[in-house]
Amino acid sequence: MATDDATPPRRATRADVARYAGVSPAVVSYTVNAGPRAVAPATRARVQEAIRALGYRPNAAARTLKVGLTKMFGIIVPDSSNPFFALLAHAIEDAAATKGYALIVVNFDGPPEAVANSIRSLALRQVDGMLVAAEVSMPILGAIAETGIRTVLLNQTVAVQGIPAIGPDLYGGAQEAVRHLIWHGHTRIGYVGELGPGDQRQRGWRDALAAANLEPGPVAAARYTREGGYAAGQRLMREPIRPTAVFASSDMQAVGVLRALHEAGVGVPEGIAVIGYDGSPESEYSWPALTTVQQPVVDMAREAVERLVAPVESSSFTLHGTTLIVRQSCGCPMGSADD
Amino acid sequence: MATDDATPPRRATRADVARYAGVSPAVVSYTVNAGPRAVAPATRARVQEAIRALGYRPNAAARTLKVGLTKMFGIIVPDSSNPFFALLAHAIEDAAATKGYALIVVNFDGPPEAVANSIRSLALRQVDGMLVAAEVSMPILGAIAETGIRTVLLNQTVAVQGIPAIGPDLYGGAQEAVRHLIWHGHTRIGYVGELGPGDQRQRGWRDALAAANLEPGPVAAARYTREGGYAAGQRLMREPIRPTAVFASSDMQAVGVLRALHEAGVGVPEGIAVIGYDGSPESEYSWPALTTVQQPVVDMAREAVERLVAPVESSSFTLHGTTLIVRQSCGCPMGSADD
DNA sequence: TTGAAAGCGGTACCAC
DNA sequence: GTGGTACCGCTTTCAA
Repeated sequence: MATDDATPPRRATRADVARYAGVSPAVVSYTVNAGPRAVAPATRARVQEAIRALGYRPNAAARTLKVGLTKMFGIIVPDSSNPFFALLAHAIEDAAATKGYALIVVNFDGPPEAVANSIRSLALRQVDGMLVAAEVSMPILGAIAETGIRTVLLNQTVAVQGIPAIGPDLYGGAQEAVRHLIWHGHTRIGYVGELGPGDQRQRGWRDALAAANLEPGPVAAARYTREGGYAAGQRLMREPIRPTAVFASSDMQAVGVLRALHEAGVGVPEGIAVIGYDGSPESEYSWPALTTVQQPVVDMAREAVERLVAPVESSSFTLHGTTLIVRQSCGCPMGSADD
Repeated sequence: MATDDATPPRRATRADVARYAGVSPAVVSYTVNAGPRAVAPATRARVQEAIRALGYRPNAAARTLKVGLTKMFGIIVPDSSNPFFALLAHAIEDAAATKGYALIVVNFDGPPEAVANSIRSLALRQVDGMLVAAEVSMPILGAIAETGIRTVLLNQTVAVQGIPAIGPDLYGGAQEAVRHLIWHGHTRIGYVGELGPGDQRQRGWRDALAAANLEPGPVAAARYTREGGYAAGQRLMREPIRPTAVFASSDMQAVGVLRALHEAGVGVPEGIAVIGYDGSPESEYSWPALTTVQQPVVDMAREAVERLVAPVESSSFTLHGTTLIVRQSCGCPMGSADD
């Protein structure tokens, strides 16, 4: 009489499918995975019908337990809402999805030990590979090694002992940007960036200037934020002799500089020309539109994922070329310009 | 003699730990999980020592297979590099991490069946919960129901049959923005948005106008992109009678409108005032700084995650209040203003 | 071409 | 407080 003693809505398992189709569990597996044994067409059809009828979905955990693979990658970034990392993470998600991998995204707040924790958290989840976009340090390298999980370092500027790494050609891109400014006739070109000895954009800026026999312009330190660029821009405005052009190490910083210039009533590019770095979408819609060095985000993402899925053990470091996108903030009228 | 017949570097399992500590596997489990049975302090210490010595990390797949939980959530967004969704995803990642959950991020390209596929892909991964930020449709609802996975709909504007949903108060926020424009003395206020019958911002715009006995200004349809806003802005400039203010349904659109106005030589806010929607970081650094309706992203993220972890079955729809952030593009001098 | 069965590594019940 | 052990669902070898 009772109508509620119906079959418990337990998810169908391989065994249920086998029973329904009148075959053994093994055959269900052969059918689902198209191997490693062949299955007679008729049998296959019966199994597939059973799968449909029962709404069977294989249990990933069981599979993982058996084969040791999760088909998941993890990516660790400082801030996934930062336009650049958002772009990078998106590109990687796309590339990973193409290869059948899902992507776990982990943000870390700041200190290296936070990164190490994120790494351990991914390891616990048994991702098949990790992408780490963070400044590497010993504790981080140690944490990575400890996991034994294949890892590719993103956004690096130099090779890292033992772990494959990928990065944009910061040095070359910076040089190209500065050369473009020089081509525009600027001789006093400032720099806004994080500074420090490892700052490749600063190196590129300085070397491009030196190659043209120009003195380095004023330098303003700034974190990689709009606020940082803004403050740096204000400081530049207080220079005894203002620069006539500024190269910023990120688009966010450049956008901040732009705001400082606007507030100071300085026209861009007539008063001061500006070039940014990254090629983030928002750079196209700043006012004026920002000339910038575009990072090959999609290429880097593709290679990173490729390195994770490929069993090749050729580690080392790959540099990815950048592209100068000429817009208005450098002084070019509406596109085209030579170098 | 051979030194390479060392222990294969197989990862230590619970059994290894048990052997090393001289206890049974069960006790290892009790120790690691702090239950369900008590363990003598001395024993616990021995086990912990063994864990450290062996570098034991529990196998998540095995645990999942047994308990049926992955401690992972999945989020589906149209584009994780769109500033708004990037912010949302980040906030959700934070909230999830706080509760011990990892977050799989999935982007979908466009059509509803792409969303359905993403949903199935998450289901295959056996996430414990799903967050879906997409316009819901029957196929999507069906796919969600099919999975049997707890789901919270994000970014919704209305309740959805059977599935808990969360959304910002688009209608109220739009009204507040438009009222602010009216307060500034504008009587001809245009609208840039996706339009369509379900467009709550458009409704808010129209109703706020009506409440003040004002005619609706010109309307320009635009996708939620900077490009869309730009094109819409250009169209608005060609209106026989131009609006003196524009309310855009997203910051990206507003930024596009700003560019169109700049190119047309129209000053903002003197010529035309602009208010956006979202409260994205870049809105603060547009020129002029964009007055915008801020979405309570962090609150929404927190509630969404809360609903996923909480076993309560009180579905329905929650509206989250928005905040008007007054900057310069509306005509306010430097902050403060009444309504 | 198909089936039986041995694990993969934990969990947690049941007995002691 | 501790130990033995039956699962969880799948893959894959081996035998038929």
